[in-house]
Order: sequence, then C-alpha cells, then structure tokens
Amino acid sequence: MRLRFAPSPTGYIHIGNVRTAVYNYIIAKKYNAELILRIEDTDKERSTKEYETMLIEDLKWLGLAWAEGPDTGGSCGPYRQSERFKIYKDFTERLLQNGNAYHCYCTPEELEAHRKEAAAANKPIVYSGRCRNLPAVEKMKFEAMGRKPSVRFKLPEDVSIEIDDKIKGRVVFDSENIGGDFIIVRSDGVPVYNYIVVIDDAMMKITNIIRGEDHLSNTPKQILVAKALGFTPPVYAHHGLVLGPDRSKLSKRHGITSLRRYREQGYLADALLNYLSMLGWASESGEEIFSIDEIAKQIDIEKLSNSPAVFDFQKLKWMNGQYLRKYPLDKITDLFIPYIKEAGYDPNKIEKQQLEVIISILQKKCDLLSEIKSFIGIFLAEVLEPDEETDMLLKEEDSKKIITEAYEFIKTNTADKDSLIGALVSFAKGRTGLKGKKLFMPIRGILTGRLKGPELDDVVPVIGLDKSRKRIEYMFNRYI
RNA sequence: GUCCCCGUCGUCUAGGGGUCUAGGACACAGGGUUUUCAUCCCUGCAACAGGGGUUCAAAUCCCCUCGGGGAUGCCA
Repeated sequence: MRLRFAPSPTGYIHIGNVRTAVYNYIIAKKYNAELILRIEDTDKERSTKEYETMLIEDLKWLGLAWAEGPDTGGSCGPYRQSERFKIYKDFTERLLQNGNAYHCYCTPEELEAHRKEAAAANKPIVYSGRCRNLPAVEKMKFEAMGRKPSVRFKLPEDVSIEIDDKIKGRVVFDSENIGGDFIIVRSDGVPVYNYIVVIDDAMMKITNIIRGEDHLSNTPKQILVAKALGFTPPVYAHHGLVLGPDRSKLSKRHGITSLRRYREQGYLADALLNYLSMLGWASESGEEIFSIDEIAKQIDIEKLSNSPAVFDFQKLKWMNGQYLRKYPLDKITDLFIPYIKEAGYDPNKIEKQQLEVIISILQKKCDLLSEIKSFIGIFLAEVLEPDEETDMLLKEEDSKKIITEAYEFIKTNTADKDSLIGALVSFAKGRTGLKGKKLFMPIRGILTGRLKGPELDDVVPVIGLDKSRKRIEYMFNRYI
C-alpha cells in the first residue's frame, strides 16, 4: 500500500489540507504503508520555493513524516511536478499520436465568451469541441496567426464512469456531463493538474488516494486519462470538507486557517493532530483525547466522515488545554520560553528551578502557550498596572478598605514569604469583616493587577516579601 | 443553470430496522470544591430537515421536496 499527500506551495498550508495530510499519515501508519509527499507546483503564478520550504517545515513540526518526498528523496522521484515535465511530455506525445488528445486553438477569451453565453442561456457549460476535428488548413491558419495551441483530452462518448469510493460508496458520472474535452496541456506547454496527477500517481505506484471531496467531480476525468494511458486507477476515498461556522468552506474570514498561525498562537502539535483526526471521526469508546498511535489503531478509511464538518475553534482550544496541562514540566518549559521572550522577559536571567516553579503554576492556567504572556508579568515584573476591570474593582469602597489594611499590615508584618498571604488575608478579614469574593478579589488585584490568574497561595511565595510589599505600597499610593 | 456529494442537540459525533424516554464531547446554564477567577466534580438544557411509502416495527431501507456544500478554470 502506498499513499500520498500532494499539496501545492501557494501559501501557508491550510488547516483543511492539513487534515487530509493527517488522515493519510494515520492510515499509512496503521497499515505500515509508505507515505509520499509530492509538491504540485505547476501553477507558476502562485507557487514559490519559500512556501514549499515552510510547508515541509510546518508538516514536520506537526509530527508528520513521509518515506519519499522532495526533501527525503526516493526511487520514484523527482517529487516536484515542476521537475517532471519531460515525463509528462512523453505521455502527451503518446496521447496525441493515438488520437486520445488533440490541439486546440481556441483562445481563453473565446472560451470565456462561450461560457458566459451558456450561463446566460441557463445551459450546462460544455466545451464545444470546435477544434476536435479541425482541418489541416484551419490549423495552418491559426498557426500563421501565431496562436499557440493547448492540448485537449478527447472525451469518449456515451460512457459512464463508476467510482467505488471507500467513503462515498458507488458514485457514477456520465461522460456527457463532465464538461466536454478538457485541457491537459496549456498553450505555454505546462501540463495541467487533472492530467499529471494521474501520471504521477501511476508512476509513483500510489495504491490509495485519500483527499477532500472537492476532488470528487474531478475523479471521472482522472479515471478516463488513466484508462487512455493504460494505468489502473487507484482506490479512492473522498472525505468531507472542513467548513466555517456559516457552513461554507473554511476560509480566512472565519478565523485562523493556516497551520503556521496555529503554531504561532501556541497550539500544540499533539493537540492539533488529535483534534483534526477527531473532526470527522469518533472512537468506539467515545473518548476523545488520544495519542496518534492509538488513533491509528482505531481509525479506518471507511470510518472517516462522509459529511462536511464545521471547525470548532473553541473545542480545539479546550483540547489544547488538556494537552498543555498534561505535559511534563521540562518539555512544557521549553515550549513556553519563546512566549516569555515575546512578553519582553529574558528567561535566561531566571534561575532554572525558579522558572520551573513559575511554569508549573502557570501551566494550570493556560489553554494556549501564548496565554502565558499575560500572566508572566505577575511573577517577573516589579509592580503591575491594574487592568481595566481590576481598576474598577479597586476603586470601590470595600476594596479601598482592604488596600488600607494591607498597607497597615506590611508596616508591622513579621510573616515570612510562605506565610505572608495567609497572614495578610486573615488580617484584612479581621479588620474589615469582609470575606469570600469581596475579600479575595481586591487582594488579588493589589498583588497581581488582575482579577484572573494563578493561585495567590502559589504566587506570593515565589514573588517574595519585597515585591509583595512594593505592590501593596504602589496600590496604596494609587488609590488611597 | 447543470452534474456530484451531504443532511441526528448550537458544534463534532455515536447509532445502520425493535435494546432510542436517541448516548458522549465542546459550548451554554445551575450547583459543589477552591476563604477568589480558573481548573476539577455533579446536574440541567438541547437533535433524528419535511412529506410520502415499505414493514407488526423506521433516526436506521426506498422515493420526492427542501436545505447545505462541492465541481463546472489554459487553479490545485
């Protein structure tokens, strides 16, 4: 069994395509099959080498791996379509010679006009076949005009093409409504996706194709090409697409769509992998947090979802939090460090043990790695500006009482850093009669500048006596 | 327009003729733990798109309608 993932490097890789890659990876893992990475870069306008590099980097970051590809090599290379033109050219010659393809001299403008006409008349958009049997004289006329022909595949008439799809079941297309003879080589000599995908899959000995259902209507064309070339078509499996909340194909206007952005925001590769494979599949037990090995054990091609799935940003975040809290301290510390730097602190200046204590406290509070940026100052800053909601709270009369008492407290305090918070709370409680939320939230505000955050019992021993005192003085001066 | 695919709580899904008063998870609401926000635990809310068949019996099989998506490129 040989599988492939074939992205085109026209931008940061889209999360929907990543899901397809993940499925291929998992199924390959399950059956111990080879996974091939092929770069489909024939769209010269949009493909770049930079995107290819980033695409591979992102996929590797996610934890995917492949047996053959442009970076790893392999016996069926090259693995970039732009480097395989010679192969395609030979096949095109063959098709031209045995009458399965022909030159077409129609210009894009003419074709566009024809399409518009058909659309206006509410007729199906089909290529007229004008150049299918073009007399030699006409050809010469066009050549003399300087027109460069494209190559079209000659569609057999009155045949129905049957796909035995592993997910969709049996799907049948009639050759009549495939849209007419389709272009396989552009007039500039660059061959087109629907054509070369067939050649590459055959030459690379691909046995199974798992891809999005946006490719389902291309499949009959590909099967026809395969037959004309004498290839046995692979086994197909078309899974449902990823949609946005409005149920259209997930796109930028719905939120983040590129794997790279998720990575930057501090999503974990394991969580992403888990969520993506769970989007359109469920385990028998109903459990949802699984390692990739466990998923590979349980999942199967036929069980992949048939219908489209709305991407649930909230659930992904929840799942990420589950992973984040489970990670061992040394691993999660390394992952957090870049975000601590982003927040403007230098982790190298902090003693390793101290840093790990801080991380172990903050790990409990974060769903995303980047969220540490809003908490880290609680430990590393000297004094903190209260945020808006904290400011509102500290302006209240009850809060002012507590600020005053806290200030009194530090003047006479004899507690050490570990008993400080307990002593402060009882002191303030005893003097003001306030308790619960009324008591605790202002103290949290005074010490951290925020209403949300890690346990004060954890925070105060870490920041110590001096810093606590400074922050209380600061708030006293500010509000009283 | 035409072709193809899809249709169970708001979302991801389980279910594939009787075990369905339809199960789980996220979200949401309420409660408990935490002298606080969060975490965690418990409870609740909430769905078979509609209409016809087939059958003793339909979420499950068939047909129609409706709704959604995709394709219809010298993009992939």
